[in-house]
Amino acid sequence: MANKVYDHKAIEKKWQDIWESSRCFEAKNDATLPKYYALIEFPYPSGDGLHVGHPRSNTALDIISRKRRMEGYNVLFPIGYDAFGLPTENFAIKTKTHPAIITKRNIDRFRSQLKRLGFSFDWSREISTADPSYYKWTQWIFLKLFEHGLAYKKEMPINFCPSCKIGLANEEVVDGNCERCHNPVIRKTLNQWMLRITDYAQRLIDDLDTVDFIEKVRTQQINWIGRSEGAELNFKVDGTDEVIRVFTTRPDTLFGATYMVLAPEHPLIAKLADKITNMPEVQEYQRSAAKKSDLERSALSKEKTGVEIKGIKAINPATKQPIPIWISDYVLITYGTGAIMAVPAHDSRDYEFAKHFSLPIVQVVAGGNIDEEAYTDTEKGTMINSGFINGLEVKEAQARMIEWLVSEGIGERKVNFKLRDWVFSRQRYWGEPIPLVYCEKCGWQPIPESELPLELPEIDDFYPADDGTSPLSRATEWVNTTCPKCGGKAKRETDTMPNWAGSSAYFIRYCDPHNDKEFVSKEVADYWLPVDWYNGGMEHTTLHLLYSRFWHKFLYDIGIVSTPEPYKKRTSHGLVLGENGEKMSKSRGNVVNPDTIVDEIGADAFRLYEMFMGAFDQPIPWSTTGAKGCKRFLDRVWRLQDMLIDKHAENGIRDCLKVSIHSTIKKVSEDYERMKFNTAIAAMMSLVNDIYSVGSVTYDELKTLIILLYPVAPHICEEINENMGYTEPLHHTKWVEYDESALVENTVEMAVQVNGKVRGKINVASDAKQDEIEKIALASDEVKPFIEGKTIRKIIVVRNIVNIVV
RNA sequence: GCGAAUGUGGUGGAACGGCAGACACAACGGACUUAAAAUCCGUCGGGGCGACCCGUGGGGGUUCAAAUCCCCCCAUUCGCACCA
Repeated sequence: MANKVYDHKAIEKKWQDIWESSRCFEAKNDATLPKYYALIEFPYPSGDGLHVGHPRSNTALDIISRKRRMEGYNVLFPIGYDAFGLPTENFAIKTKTHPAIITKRNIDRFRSQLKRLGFSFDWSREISTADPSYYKWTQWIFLKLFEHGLAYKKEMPINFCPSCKIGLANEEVVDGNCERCHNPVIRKTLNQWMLRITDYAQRLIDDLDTVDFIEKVRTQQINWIGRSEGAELNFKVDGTDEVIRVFTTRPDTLFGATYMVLAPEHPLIAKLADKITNMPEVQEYQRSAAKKSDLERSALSKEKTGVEIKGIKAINPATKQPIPIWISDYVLITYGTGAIMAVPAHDSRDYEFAKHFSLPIVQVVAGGNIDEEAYTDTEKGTMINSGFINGLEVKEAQARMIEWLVSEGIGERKVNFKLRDWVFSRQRYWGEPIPLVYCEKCGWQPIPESELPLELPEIDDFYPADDGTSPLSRATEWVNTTCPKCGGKAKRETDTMPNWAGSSAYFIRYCDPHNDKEFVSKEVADYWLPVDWYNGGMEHTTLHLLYSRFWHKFLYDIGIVSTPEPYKKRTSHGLVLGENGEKMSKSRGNVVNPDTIVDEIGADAFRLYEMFMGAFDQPIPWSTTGAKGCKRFLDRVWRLQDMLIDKHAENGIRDCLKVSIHSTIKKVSEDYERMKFNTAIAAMMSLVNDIYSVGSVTYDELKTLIILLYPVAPHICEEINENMGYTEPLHHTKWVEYDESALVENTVEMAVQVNGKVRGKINVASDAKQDEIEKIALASDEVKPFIEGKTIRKIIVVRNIVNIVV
């Protein structure tokens, strides 16, 4: 007899030990086996330890991994740590402890927490991005990018706190103020390393058609890259040789361009300083704009601000009329050319600006009500007030205008992307050193590959230098080196790489994590890649996903990998919220620690609840009592052992459970694949309820149930399997198939509707013909009162509904 | 401001355009127990004694049939780089 309640602590420990010692979840680099590569986003080992959000993604792909093994695949389900990063560095500064020590401590904690949850990771391939044997290859990829001209230096602004003398991440800027000292943050310009991701913009859009990403992820990638077609053209600055170059998606509206706007950082302002009559005013505006963060400039300014640049005018190439030039921070230096032609009649932001500063508004497309708002429709409208394109429709006018611009040498067709190049420098200690050296004679030089990894130097003080440069600049011995090219005196780059670097190709390194000769062997990469299924959070669907696709494409171009896309399939999970429905956070005091839950109800029940709590892709509030309900279900499964019928007396699947079991196999098999874990579990609960109603269970019936349940709750299922006397563990057992013919019942219940309202039920043979069904429905006692004395106009028989229209 | 999503019982949620509320949680009633826990059985959207009627954020529409499709509105959440 089994105990009423199973001892989750003993059982889970037992099976975790067996899995670890038998190394049964280690993937084999054997190309003769069918492979499956399941990937979760590796965690950032924060000081707070694992939270209940992590297991949601992990359990989902653990279910898939375990099911795939039972289906005969050689499965790679790896784990590692994205270990470089800001929080660790800040903690290091605060506690005067080396970030490497903190990182090791955090990783150890994460590892033990993950192991307690019984995920079937291949622990032999564990990696950490902060490990020199790993970041050697991050640096190697950077050198390849540099070698291929995809890394370059550019003046870029950073958030800088003048009081703390430290560069800040956007995250550390709160309402324009420094998160620590609350003083205003300014924008300081530094010469930084950039990666040319924009070279890949078109391919990053096009190749989305070749992969299976959930729709919202795909949409977000496309919107982020932001392709737009239009024209780039020059406006002459009157009385000078200078031109203002602009990009527009609406070349058709050129006749309506009544003024121009430059971004505050536009270089032309300095160039024409001697012509500008109100320079102090302009400079004052530039200074105030520099104080604003990107976020402020974009979000907060309902009210448009700006200053007219007096003393210079631009010439509208279509009307030949002089138009004023303004400076305003609603124009961004980072997008397009950093200057726009303003067409207030047909762009809402220009309209708002023109109204605010009483600038002329000239309508050039008929339609809308220009007195009220800009008319922005690009689908319909006829050109007016537009010289040679008058009377044309918008689309036609665009084509015609571009033709004209080209023939006059004023401009040309142009595709523009919102996507910007990737700022790759950080003025921080806890990141990969950038493996370049600056020589006065030879310029920037890569260090030889043989010197990789370029390890972080040991320093005591991780605080950035007073001028905002990286703490590495204080490691004088490390910084001063010789030029790899000429052998003369040279200095190392002291900026480090961003957090994103280590996570941009980690899934490739998992294929061959111990290779110290190359990043990955071609053979092994060809076997494992692409990743078959990648699940992660929505918060990474723009940056990380795009960066890693970019790196992968680059590695494809230089022949390291053989697939243009890294991930065949990408899905996303919803956030686990606190019990109060708010985002879990320390400050809200609603954080749930998985350790206490596992202690109380065990890993199996915890995993089960994480999957049962709601739709996988939706954010769901945590409920500890709900989790306990899942433990109750597992206890119920456990007690089925008491109902077992002697194997020799009766076995097989009995008729009383045949339909129930086969439909559950079908439902569970399909729902796991569609990530509908909550309904898969509900189906198993129903099956258990059915077995309880029957009152007994055969070996084959129970075996089927525990095979279905095993991917979610592996420990208890292995234990029951062993108790039943099976010597082969479930992870070596074949997945169950359902029998289509067993799903069909002899009779089906159909609802009979009269004018769409259910009035009765009938039972008919499942192979009954339509006219037979109609006859039975019309004769039904429940239905009769509703059709008597009425004319039957139509009878519709669909699936399990009969609708009588009277 | 832009973009995306969501809105169903006390709660989490089910529902290829086809019987709204599966499966759970909570609550309540009962059995078992000296008692409690556990377990088992039952009730559980609202109204009506009842036949029935009303119900998926609100208002229209399409359809034999709408939580589901279309239009308008409201609310909430998330993301954001005013994207020219």
